[in-house]
Amino acid sequence: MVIRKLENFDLDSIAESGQCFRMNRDKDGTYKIVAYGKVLSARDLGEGEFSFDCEEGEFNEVWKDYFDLEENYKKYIDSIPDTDEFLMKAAEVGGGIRILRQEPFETLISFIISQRKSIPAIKKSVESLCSLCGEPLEGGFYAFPRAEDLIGLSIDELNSCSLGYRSQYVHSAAQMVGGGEIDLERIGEMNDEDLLMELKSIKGVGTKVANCVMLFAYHRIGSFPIDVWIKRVIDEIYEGEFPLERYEGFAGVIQQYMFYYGRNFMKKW
DNA sequence: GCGCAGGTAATCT
DNA sequence: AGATTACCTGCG
Repeated sequence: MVIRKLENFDLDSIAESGQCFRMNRDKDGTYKIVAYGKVLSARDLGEGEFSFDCEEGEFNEVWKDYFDLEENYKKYIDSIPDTDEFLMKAAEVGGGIRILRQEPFETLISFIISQRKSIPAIKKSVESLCSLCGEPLEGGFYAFPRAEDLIGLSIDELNSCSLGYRSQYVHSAAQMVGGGEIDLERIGEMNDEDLLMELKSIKGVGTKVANCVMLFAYHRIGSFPIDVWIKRVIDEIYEGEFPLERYEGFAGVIQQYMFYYGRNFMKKW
């Protein structure tokens, strides 16, 4: 068991930030996170303390980076001008969000699946896919499938995970990655622009999904994915013009505050 | 019963 | 280039 006192860290907001689809809250408030072929229980102990149910070694090797704990997020929050009431509020409410470092393949497939789906529906599809061909883990969980695991699946099998027209996209992406046509590790060495192009060369990956993979897997925190919620915020709060240049190099962090606040606190709009 | 959901690709102007 | 439309499926 690992206990840490952490600033700008909040399990609830991370789980609701839309970055990941395999982080779920139990009735007793414990979060179960499945990633990197491991299951982690994490818990808010209050007073800024958190417990993580794993060995010190695993924590340092996997979860510290996963949750981006080395980074101090205060500097991002402090970059917001006092005059921007909306962002000041959004960062106050969502200040515990971290930009996760998720596995590229899982992130790619998950966000391909995400298009025109609600979050519960995305989670359901992802879980079906994992139990269909992912490696079994402790506690009845399954690892996210590797490309090799997905390659063999027929379109019908993919359809059984309620993927609909996205089955072709997932199938094709699995072939590209598993067949070596696209090397997710190698493209991680590229600059932002080239990485974006590589990702968009995958069927079913457009600008939004590519930016999500950039931000949530490759940790390119300058990426700024624009989905319906961000668009809504920009239209309704910023009259269509958001000053992106002000946050050059870390706009993705700001995007998360905007998304989280827009989606969870402006629902009635 | 039906519109819509964290979009993309194809097909128009 | 920019606008429009079909697309699977489940949920509200």
